[in-house]
Amino acid sequence: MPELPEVQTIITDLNEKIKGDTVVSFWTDWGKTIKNKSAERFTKEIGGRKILGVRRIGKNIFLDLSGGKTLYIHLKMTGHLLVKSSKLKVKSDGKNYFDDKVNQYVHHIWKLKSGRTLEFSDLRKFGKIVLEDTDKINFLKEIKALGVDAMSEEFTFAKFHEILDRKKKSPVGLLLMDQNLIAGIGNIYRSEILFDAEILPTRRIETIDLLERKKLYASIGKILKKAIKYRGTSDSDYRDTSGAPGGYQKIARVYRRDKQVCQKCGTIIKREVLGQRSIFFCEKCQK
DNA sequence: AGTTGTGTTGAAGA
DNA sequence: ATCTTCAACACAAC
Repeated sequence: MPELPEVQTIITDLNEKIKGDTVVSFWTDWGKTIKNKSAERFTKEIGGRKILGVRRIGKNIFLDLSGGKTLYIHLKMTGHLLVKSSKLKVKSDGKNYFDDKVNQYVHHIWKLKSGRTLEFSDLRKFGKIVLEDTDKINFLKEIKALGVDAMSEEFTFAKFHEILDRKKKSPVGLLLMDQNLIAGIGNIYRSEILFDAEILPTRRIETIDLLERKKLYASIGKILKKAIKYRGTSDSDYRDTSGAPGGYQKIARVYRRDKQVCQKCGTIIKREVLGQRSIFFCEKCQK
């Protein structure tokens, strides 16, 4: 499940591996993923374009291309991007992660001038590919609707305070995942952030005082930064551009740790449903 | 073997 | 308007 830290890991890797490269051709066996034009037209329009740089807003990936176009990709639940080179198939630790089962669901391939390929593996085919004018990207309705990116400079405490005040009745565990308020946090990190902030997911915003708000704000930055350092969470499908798993699942405190003991207090970690999704918490550590 | 859970997001329903 | 539910889809686990 790629959230902000996973997407940031991908962005960093792509800028290292394919920035400056040029798209030679494109192949797909699932054209439905390409949203604003036919696969044929997409293929025709992307050929010959140079990759100028890769950036993101929340979980949305943008590859800015020459000629004023941007390739916009959303990985949704099971998508991840692989960069393969014609020669070297093995990572520094000697493993060829590309052969892992989770990397076998490649439905879209961009062939690059260098001989590398950018491949989109997407088991459940929920992913989204859009080729649009660079200056129109910010006006796409789904991009325009996005809230402030959780790792951007504009996400100040004052801004967070204002966002909280807009949703006084909402459980805090729901607000954190709302991309149109704060972009980047999903199901994994909402649980981890709330554990770090010692706040129960079901707490209504209006009951959270200033001190707790400050703690929660700090936890968002702290947990996301830590998750980026660990190259994201690979509990199931997510892999980096080498096909290798991230490491955050090894240090997660509550996510998918229900029925296990809390590392802080020894209480059994609970799992409930909030917003149709699992939420994990320690009812003793979190108030 | 059929059912259920998985989780992101847009769209449809209330 | 705003909240809730569902569909997109494949697969593992029960």
